[in-house]
Amino acid sequence: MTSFLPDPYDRDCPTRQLLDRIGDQWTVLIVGTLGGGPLRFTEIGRRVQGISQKMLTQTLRALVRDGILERRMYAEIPPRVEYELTDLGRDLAEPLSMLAEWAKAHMGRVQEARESYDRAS
Amino acid sequence: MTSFLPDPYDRDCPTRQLLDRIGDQWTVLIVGTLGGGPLRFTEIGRRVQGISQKMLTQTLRALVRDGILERRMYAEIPPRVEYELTDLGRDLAEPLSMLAEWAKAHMGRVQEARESYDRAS
DNA sequence: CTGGATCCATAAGGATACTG
DNA sequence: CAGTATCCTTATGGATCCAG
Repeated sequence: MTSFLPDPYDRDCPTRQLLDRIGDQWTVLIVGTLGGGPLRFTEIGRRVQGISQKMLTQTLRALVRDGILERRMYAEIPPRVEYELTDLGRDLAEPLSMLAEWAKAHMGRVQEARESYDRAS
Repeated sequence: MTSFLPDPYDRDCPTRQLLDRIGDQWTVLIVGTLGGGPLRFTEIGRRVQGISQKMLTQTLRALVRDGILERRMYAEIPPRVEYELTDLGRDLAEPLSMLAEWAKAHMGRVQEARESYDRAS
């Protein structure tokens, strides 16, 4: 395993740009939630437990802007808006799911490490 | 592609825990930098461009606590401290490198999407 | 239902100075 | 060299109210 940062000295390298984007706590959860198919605004909010309406709106807009999500609005009363992963978004969901796999497999060990560390302190 | 969140309703699911941990902007960069082998404190700071000394210290300590990094101190003058990925850390580096690959391959399209979005606004 | 706009508390994080 | 401690500014993000 070698360093996977193309150029750690460069603040503008793609890896870093992506991290700036997904490092906001909610992006990954939303993309993950939409991996199962399109969902409405309220439904996403309900699934991503703990997100405020403000952050939901903000993050969704940012993701649409980035071409990760597509926003479809239906002129109904009451209004219905659905968000869905674009091809680009579905592609991103792939490496993210790898992360989730790692989490499921190894977060137990992390927890143990923490407790052990804290006992030693 | 289905949703990769084991239980989005659960704030304590492993995926979420991991995201809380790596969502801090520096963790991923540090783990990535150490993918090439052990490095000294100052050297990590130099490679992870833009990180402050405070965040470097803080993040390194958290990663050691989580069992991702090992800290080795040599009783020399001047002191020398090296950080190295543990097996667990090297394992984490794998899915992270997938993310980096995605970034290199697709961030260009994201950039285009942003410009297109901004023009339309 | 799907947001927009504001206000406000808290926390993240940079700059700086200091220490073994 | 490898941190620690402090101050202080900024950004994050929740709560609340309003609107189409």
